[in-house]
Amino acid sequence: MYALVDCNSFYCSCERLFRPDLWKRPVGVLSNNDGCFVSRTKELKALGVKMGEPYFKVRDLCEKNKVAVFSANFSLYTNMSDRVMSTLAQFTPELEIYSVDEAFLNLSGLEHRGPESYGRLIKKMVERHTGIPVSVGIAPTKTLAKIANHLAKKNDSTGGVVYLPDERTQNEALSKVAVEDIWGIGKRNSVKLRMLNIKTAKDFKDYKNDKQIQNIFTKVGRMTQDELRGRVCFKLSLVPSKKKEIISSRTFGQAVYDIKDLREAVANYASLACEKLRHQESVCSMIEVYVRTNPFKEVAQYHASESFKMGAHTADTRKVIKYAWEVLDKLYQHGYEYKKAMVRISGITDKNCGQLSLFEAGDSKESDKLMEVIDKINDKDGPGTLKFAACGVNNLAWKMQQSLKSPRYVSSWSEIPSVN
DNA sequence: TCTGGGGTCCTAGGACCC
DNA sequence: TCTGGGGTCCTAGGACCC
Repeated sequence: MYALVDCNSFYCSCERLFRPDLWKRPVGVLSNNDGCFVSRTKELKALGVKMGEPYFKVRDLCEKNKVAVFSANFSLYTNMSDRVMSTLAQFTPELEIYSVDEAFLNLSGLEHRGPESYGRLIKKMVERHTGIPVSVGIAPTKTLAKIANHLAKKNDSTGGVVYLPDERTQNEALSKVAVEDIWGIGKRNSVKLRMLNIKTAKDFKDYKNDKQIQNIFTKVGRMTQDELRGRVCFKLSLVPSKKKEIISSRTFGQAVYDIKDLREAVANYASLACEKLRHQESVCSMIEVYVRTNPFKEVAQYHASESFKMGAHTADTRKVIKYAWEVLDKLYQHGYEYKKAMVRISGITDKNCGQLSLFEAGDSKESDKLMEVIDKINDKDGPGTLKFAACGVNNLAWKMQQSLKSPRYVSSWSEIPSVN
């Protein structure tokens, strides 16, 4: 048996933790630049605010209904996520942290505890230890556990826990779930499924022509179908695998025109990506840069990307910035309103396993040492304490807007709440 | 005025090898 | 009239996830 534990409206729940006055009020959290809603409480959903809805479109509605709206505060969310996950780890030897707010638990060997009551215990303990409300779905495959979790979230009468032990309960559940709500079936594929007259998860499970499913939906679609039938295709992945590519991108707070500003932004994103790269003890050999104007605005549009393959692997921020700038220089066209830039590094392998080059030197010992010192200082004294001059200083034109950000209650000494 | 960020996997097709 | 067989690697594009 697998349990899927999923935090309810995770970012919003984090915001509510230190604000008891918000416990009954609708709460929403916005994407970067206070752009779109990325997390909503049930009260906000009930007001008709959709996932991904641009804030400016529903601002009046929010004000009228006293919605508490926040800028994203990721240091708070990742910190709370760690606490939730370490609580969950106490309930199973096999835990897969699937995302910031979700984890799969292997309950094999714990049958004597009674899966459903064990699920209720997990829910209670997470809520007691962290204050974050969760839903629990339990079933023999991950896909079925997802279904169970979906139903637990949707129906208050379940008390937030749904257990699907056998074919009878599974069939009953599957017939209540629309195809688009199956894990792994997205927008495109659900349209195709509906054309085959497959409307519910139960219809999909029962659809007999496996070959056809394989042809239309590839191997993954077939595996999903098998999982609905109770055959395990997706196992837990217990060790978090290293990233094969690392992307760093932001929409700018204001449009920028000058290549100097773009260079600063790109240098910052390259630095961020390299920090993540070194954190997982890897090196990269490919750098891609992408820039674009604002597609929502009626101005001259432009977007372009290009990549550069290095002769030798590196984890040295200086090199990556240098090459990223060379690529940027090629892409840059004067006269456009740029609104976003991206840096992607790939060709990632383990440090010390990078292919050497006859013609280009790899990272020197001095380079490794320098990066190590920079990372250590930033780790200790906060991100950006030490940075490259290429990244610019203060009042950056492209800096993002985050006017509604809550304090870093649990990750900054100066922002810890005080109790009177 | 104002619209996010970061990933993975699969497949087909092209280019190449003997 | 008639033109082999077997493979690998890479990339772009599409689909999905949170």
